Amino acid sequence: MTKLTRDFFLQPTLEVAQNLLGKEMVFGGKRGVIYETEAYIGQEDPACHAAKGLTPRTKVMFGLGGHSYVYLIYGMYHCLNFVTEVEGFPAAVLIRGVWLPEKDIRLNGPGKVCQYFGISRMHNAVDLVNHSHFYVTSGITIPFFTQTPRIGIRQGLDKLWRFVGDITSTR
DNA sequence: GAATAGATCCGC
DNA sequence: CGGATCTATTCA
Repeated sequence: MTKLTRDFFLQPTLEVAQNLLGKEMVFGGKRGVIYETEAYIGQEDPACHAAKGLTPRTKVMFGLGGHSYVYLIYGMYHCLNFVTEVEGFPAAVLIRGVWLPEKDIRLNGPGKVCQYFGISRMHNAVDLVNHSHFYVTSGITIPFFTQTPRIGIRQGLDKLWRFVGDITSTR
């Protein structure tokens, strides 16, 4: 298991979103295999939080790839993203699904992922490349995945920027 | 200041 | 299908 470096997160966001399938995220003592992601890319993407420019909340998205972006949604759930691309270009990948192989539990949904790991807004803007308890490793290979529109949004539904890895193809 | 929509989840 | 629950952002 080798820790992912800066280069990984500086790839084009759609590639990062796909390449994150099968990667293992580590937070504190917990770990799990990422199998579902969504890409949010730049100010031309109406579903991207940064579409309307730089605000206190979207500041992280404009920063250097490899940092965490955590926000509260609907007053009760947190969503974890990994910022991508170079400084100045706002983009991130939402972690929608994590698989816990030992118990074959699927955390299906961004709120459940953060709830399990105990991730909240205090973990926003963490540099995953230079952190000893919050990072991503090489993980496993997921041979197949499907692409669909992103979930829960009302704009940008024409883009197939949700990636779902086929966990069953790995066992 | 007030209004509103929101990258969710659960239960009926 | 609606309720929970809060806040970032927009509008006045």
